[in-house]
Amino acid sequence: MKVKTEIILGDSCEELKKLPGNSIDLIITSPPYADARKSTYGGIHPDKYIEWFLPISQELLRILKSTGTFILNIKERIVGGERHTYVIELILEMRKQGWLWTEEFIWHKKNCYPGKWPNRFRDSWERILQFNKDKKFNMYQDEVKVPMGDWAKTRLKNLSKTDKIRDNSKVGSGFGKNISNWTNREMAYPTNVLHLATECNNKNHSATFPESLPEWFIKLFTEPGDAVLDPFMGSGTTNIVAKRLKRNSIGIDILPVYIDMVKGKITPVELVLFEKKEKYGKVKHKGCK
Amino acid sequence: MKVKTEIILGDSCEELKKLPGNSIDLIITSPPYADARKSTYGGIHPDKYIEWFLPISQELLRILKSTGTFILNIKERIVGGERHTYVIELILEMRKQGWLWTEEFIWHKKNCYPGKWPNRFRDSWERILQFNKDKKFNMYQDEVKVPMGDWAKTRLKNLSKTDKIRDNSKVGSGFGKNISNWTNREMAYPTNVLHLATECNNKNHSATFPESLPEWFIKLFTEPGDAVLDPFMGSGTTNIVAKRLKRNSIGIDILPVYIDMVKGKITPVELVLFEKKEKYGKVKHKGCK
DNA sequence: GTTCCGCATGAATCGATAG
DNA sequence: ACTATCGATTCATGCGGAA
Repeated sequence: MKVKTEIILGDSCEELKKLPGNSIDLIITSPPYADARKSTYGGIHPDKYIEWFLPISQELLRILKSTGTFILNIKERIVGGERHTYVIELILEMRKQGWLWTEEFIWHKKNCYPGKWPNRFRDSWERILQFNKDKKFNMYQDEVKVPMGDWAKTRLKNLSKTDKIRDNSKVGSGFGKNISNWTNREMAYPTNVLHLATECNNKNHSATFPESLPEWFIKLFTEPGDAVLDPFMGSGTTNIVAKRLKRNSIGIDILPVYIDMVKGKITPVELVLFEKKEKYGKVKHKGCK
Repeated sequence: MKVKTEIILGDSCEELKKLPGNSIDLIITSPPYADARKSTYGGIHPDKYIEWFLPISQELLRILKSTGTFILNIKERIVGGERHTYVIELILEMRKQGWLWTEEFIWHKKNCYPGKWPNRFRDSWERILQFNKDKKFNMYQDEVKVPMGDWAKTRLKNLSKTDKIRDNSKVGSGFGKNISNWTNREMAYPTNVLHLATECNNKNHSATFPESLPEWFIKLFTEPGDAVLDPFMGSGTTNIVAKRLKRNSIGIDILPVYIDMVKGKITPVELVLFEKKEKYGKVKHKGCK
């Protein structure tokens, strides 16, 4: 199967308008968080976040197939000692646009950021919001079945690793091994809580989520040959995984340095240097007309 | 220390008005879920939930000390294939009342209900919302420290040596910093994700949460002798734990059968019989005037 | 070839200080 | 009074080099 991966440089707000309607099976993204990643994305003020995001979600609604799914990874910041309300307000506003708020998954980050404060503990979870256009959407639950027991704690990561091995062996020597180990065990459906560590260091890229995260949702909501979109591509984790899993994909990012990296023109190490230099630091988010 | 446990029969909406202002250190409750627990609570329609709850939260705001905390265990139902929005709307409305939405903990229910649906997985988490009256509130973090992760077992011994050395060399210019931080390195502060199994043992009543849940928050937000309130007592888990931990407590419930049980007049087994018979089934929630 | 150890670092937050 | 910057605090993970 021939798979197409399209990488687009530009502001999602503008670029999405050029994409045809009802053409995407899965949108999965982790947009710049409010006021976060200042050095690479400029940051959007929490109070302006909804107003910034709604034009984009409007376009996403148009582009998504009626059987498709929109997965949004997001978490609200602390502002003035409180959790800010822009995320939950965003849910309400997106429903007014016509989105169905089907589910909220929890991503439990096992290795969360350290720190100690007098009034709160470390934050070790993020929201993964599932939106749909229609009550009827594609879902391939059997593709993410896991061995019984503590499924996600260690299994999910192992699963993805074995899948990689299996892929490699197909391409390479052709030894299909370890499969019997898995099929013999009793398999169960997972829950709506995902336990994944963040791939923090030495990977030399600023991926917002580990590969296993988009992998899980791509398997769950698409089939090979389907179309996956990440409107805030970053270092391209979603697209890399989509390609490996034989899904077509589109990635959009406003920063040329990410485009270069995903296209292989620069290495992850060089990317880090760019980021450290803040060469592309102050991107202005103008908002769509 | 003499501890007082007060059990009140009545509608929280009315009974809360009789309690003095600024008198409670911790409110922790799991209110009747929308449309759930029909047999014992009548159920509140999701669309009416906010309107039903706001008069109560208004009274809770009055009763709570400025240093106190309100812990609300809640999860939205699925209505029409979607997560209903009454919980997130409730957060917004409570903030208008003057509550601060300090934090959202996740209760990960390890052994959640079984089941399978074509469009969603099992729900294995609930929201635990933390509200406060003031940015400054009492929090006793050391009371809920937990053992460090498994990685520490294999690494901590030698690691602690070098860490101490490194710490000393850093501080070498200054004077003796608190080495005590590093001496008991076996315990760490928890995060905002709680992993608790729902209690299946013995529990022949419709307890909404396991004892470990109120225990954790009572330890975290109160000291012995403080006052704890559960305005939807049910079988009295909060009050039982409070008593064991030497906290004064008040429990309110509208169903006589719960009062009887908590006061020891009937056994949990008899309670189940009552519940099954739906003898007190159709409680009307009139709302406060 | 394993196992073990040292180390850097991550979508963070608070409180104090400075302009 | 309000915003901007900075230091202090802290823990799980994976990599690379060593035993």
